[in-house]
Amino acid sequence: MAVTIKDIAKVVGVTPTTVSMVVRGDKRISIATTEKVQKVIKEMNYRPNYIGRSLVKGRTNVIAIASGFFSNMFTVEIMRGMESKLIPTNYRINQYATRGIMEKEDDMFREILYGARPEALICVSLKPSPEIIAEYNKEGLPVISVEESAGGISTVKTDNEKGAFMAVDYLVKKGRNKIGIVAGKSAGSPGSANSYERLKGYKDALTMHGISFNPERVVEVADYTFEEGLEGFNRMLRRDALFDAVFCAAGDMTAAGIIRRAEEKGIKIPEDLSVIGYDNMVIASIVKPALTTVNQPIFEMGRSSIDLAMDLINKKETVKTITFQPTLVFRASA
Amino acid sequence: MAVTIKDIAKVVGVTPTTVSMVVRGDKRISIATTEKVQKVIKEMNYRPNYIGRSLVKGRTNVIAIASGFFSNMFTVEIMRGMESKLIPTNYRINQYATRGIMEKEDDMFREILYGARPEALICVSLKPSPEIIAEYNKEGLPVISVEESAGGISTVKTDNEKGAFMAVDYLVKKGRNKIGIVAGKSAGSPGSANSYERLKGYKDALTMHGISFNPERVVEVADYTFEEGLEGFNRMLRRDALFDAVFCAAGDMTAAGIIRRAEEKGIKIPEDLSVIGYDNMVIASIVKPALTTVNQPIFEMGRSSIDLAMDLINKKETVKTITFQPTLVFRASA
DNA sequence: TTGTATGCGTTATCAA
DNA sequence: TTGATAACGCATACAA
Repeated sequence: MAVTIKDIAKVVGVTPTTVSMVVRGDKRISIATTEKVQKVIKEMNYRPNYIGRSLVKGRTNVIAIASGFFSNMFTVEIMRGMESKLIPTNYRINQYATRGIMEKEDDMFREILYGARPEALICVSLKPSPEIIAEYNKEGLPVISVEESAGGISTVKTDNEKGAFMAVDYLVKKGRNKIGIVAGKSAGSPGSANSYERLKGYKDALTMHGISFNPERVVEVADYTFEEGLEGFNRMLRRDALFDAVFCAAGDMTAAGIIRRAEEKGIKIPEDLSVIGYDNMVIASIVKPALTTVNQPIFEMGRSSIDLAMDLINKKETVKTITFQPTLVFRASA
Repeated sequence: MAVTIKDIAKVVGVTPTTVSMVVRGDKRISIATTEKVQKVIKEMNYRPNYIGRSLVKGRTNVIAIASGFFSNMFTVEIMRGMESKLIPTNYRINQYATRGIMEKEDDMFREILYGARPEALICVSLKPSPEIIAEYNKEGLPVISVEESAGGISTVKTDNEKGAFMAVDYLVKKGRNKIGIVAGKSAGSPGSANSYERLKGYKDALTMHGISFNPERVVEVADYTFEEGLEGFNRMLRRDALFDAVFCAAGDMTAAGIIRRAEEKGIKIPEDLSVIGYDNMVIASIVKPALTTVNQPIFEMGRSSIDLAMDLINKKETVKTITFQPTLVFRASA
């Protein structure tokens, strides 16, 4: 078994209390005993057991991160941002993947809340139910949503409406007027705030330019993958409407799929078809032609969400929304 | 505060012990009380606190995963495999990123061992020091290394020598004899088993075909990124040696960088230069020309490492090495 | 079938 | 400056 505070106490000839105080750097213990205790701690390679500590303190020093998957590039980048902010703190992160299984989501959130007892919950591209939010509030645990919004919780996001608007506005100014959109599932309803907002920005830009919205030009997609881009473009070809541009609100990976399939069909980009992606990931500069895309400061969003979580934990903030600004990155595809 | 077994006990009018037994499904409790207790548990939304449970059981139901970064595609894919295996268990994963800071690595492993107390440690592309291995052994905690090997611990890997050999052998058979290699840092020494083994496979293939090894044809790279591919190719151009092929043992992303820079320099692939990558990631089929590459069953390796961890935890296995077989995936770049 | 007593490793309060 | 005691939430050996 591992060395405990008791073992140290026995060896030094003091009580566990004294050792505990030394461990925590309490100044009331004399320098002499402090040194003796520290020596034995080093010799016996003692480290405090977080479990015991958490139990009595009622704090776990853990922030829970929930997401559908932790394997997509967006989430990975968010995580990187989070981790970079975590270094100087003594907080750690626990990941929970819902894997898109909505039915079990509430259950998972309860397991986290009552079982794991983190000090805050950050949801990435995920929207906790009102019941869950109520329960977290009741327990005094702050909830933050990244790239989604729900009533009563804090949010870190980039202005999706604006990002979409900028992209479509740019396309129109380039002379395009048969602009399609590849949007996340259920973009039609406000179920997914994210997708809904981008679709709204798309519509607004069309409206502003006097172009009527045509549902035939909307293609929905679930997982933001390359394959969905290939397949999504096929679906567009089968539609009655024509296209001279695609705004792929479902990320650069899917946009890459669109470019690939278009090219296979002999369609020239950007001559015959303009394509704009979303997120400005590495892939955007790798594809040929390089992808014009809407940049989100994803890494910064991750960092910011940890800052906000810490402030909420320390009651320095109450429910708050942080909105980042998107920018358009001009490359060759539009 | 959250509901505890005491609260339930008080409401039902039994002792905490009885509630505890009901929670764990102990058959000794009468059906009548069991039902009464379960009813209140549901009403009050009680869930067992893992902290309390862990403390008394001495088990945390946590497997610790350590890696330099969790943001590269290889690790992400490993994690996906792990998660897929974790679902039916009641085990969870905790991530620990060293961020390549070697000096603090041992310290981190000790924090994990004594502080967090997982039931097993899985290192991804990371090699714990002999001291750490000794300490984990002493505490009876199994250690598994994925894609690396070290004395006295279990390993899950794909045969790197063979993978490299296959790639280079294929290039030679295609008529290439000025074959460069882009290898992970310190491939020259057995410090990183992974890189060393691939370099060895490369050399062996050359030797077998009577081609002498030329150190001028080795380019080292640290982070397996696209940018390193761009820059690595520049370095190759400055070398005295000529190249008619590149085996990029540093992954497909770096290979994509090589292809891009070569193309920018007007070099035709595969006519002027054959390129083979490693890992068979999504990017390999996205780049143009599509990348011929060495496939590793990364997802499977992740799954396998969890299986092995569970077996080691349950003492169904002792130190063991699982080796997967690489395959060559033929596309357009070689 | 249920309850009592004890302990897991640590911290906190109070007393000495 | 140090120690005794109780507590955190739960599980378990043993007693009733």
